[in-house]
Amino acid sequence: MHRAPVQLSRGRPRSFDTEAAVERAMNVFWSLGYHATALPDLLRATKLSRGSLYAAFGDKHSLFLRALDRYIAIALTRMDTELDHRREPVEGLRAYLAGYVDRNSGANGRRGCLLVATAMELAGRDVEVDRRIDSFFKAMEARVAGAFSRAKAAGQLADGVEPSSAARILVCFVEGLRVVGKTAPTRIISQATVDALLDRFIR
Amino acid sequence: MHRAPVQLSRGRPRSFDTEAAVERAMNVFWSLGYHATALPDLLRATKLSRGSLYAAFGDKHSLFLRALDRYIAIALTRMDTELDHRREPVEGLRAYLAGYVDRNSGANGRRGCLLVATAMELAGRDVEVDRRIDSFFKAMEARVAGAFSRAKAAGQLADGVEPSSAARILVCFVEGLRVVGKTAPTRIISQATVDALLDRFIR
DNA sequence: CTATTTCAAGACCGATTGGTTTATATATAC
DNA sequence: GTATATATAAACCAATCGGTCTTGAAATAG
Repeated sequence: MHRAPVQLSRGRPRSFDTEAAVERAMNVFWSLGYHATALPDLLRATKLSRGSLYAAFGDKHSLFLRALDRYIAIALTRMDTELDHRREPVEGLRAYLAGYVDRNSGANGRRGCLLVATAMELAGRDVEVDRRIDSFFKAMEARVAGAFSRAKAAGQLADGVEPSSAARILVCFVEGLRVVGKTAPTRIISQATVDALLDRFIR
Repeated sequence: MHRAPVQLSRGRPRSFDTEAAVERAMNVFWSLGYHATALPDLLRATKLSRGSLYAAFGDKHSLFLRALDRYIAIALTRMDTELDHRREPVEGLRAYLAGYVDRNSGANGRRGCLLVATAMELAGRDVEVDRRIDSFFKAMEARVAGAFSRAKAAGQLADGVEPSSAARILVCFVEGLRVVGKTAPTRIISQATVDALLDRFIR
């Protein structure tokens, strides 16, 4: 139930889409990293003037946090559909891993992952970033663990596989994929590696 | 067979240890990352004057490459002892992983890994860095694959485990550990996760 | 001694950094 | 129309960036 945006104040209405600007900024931070992104990069990408950008977002750091939040929201939403409860859990895990293979190939791979890059660049020196990174990894792990639990309940896991530790393994593995994929993004090998890992867990 | 350093030219001899300076610079880049490291940081750490530093290393980028090379050399040397051919291969793999658990705990964990950070920050935009990262991951993978091969020959691997793909899995996993460890560095969990992964491979 | 080389300290450079302010045009409500 | 609010473009800011250069002291060889 969306309404046309109502004018509440008197003056000239905002003429740009804030969320679209956040998304464009996200792409810049994603490609360049936080420190290497300069204001002119953001102005070019968002097509905003300096004044508008600062009025809308405060400063570079705040805009970065909004971009990071958006990146996280997208990632979690994607995982929620991949690892949906109503789906076959092993199918879900395969879809989840297939997504990483895809994001790790060619140009996608070289672009890397904003979360991993941010963790390495800013974690430990920026509390706001720390909170987000930490909660994201926890959320990811919880979802994967859920899928493993359902797989175990369905008798689809190999003997001795514990859902929670399997989930931790998978989370580390996929984040490591993102690192290694920065320089060696070959789809076939990524896919084979992912398959080999999953084969160790499922019956 | 080391000799006392001979004076070949006439003037005042070099009064600082170049390699020690590289190591100090390495520690700065390691803690802060490339972009976030400013010249004053390097001068403070190396206790060199601006002039001396530029005379000895050329520029920031060249010094960074030397620091990265040193980091890589240390890592490879460590791996060569951990995964030594004369050692029990599974023992070697355990030692190798134990090293990552250690480096991933507490302050070590929060400091992260210069290689991973560099891969995320610079790979794809710096050919010299690309070459080094790529060859390091290949070298690491080869050593781990060697250990897995020897383990397989000794009948110590679980059925269906292929040394080369197991090595790729392990490499991704440990690099992912470094990422996740930036914000959640708890030794017990890391160790348990590492054990759980290795258990999937050995008989 | 002189000649030579390296050192630290710091002035200096232009470029760029993130961020603010100003001037002006424009779009709305009343 | 007026008042209000937002837009852009650009001037402007102090601070910092990586890097060079100068100065003068110190340490060596001959």
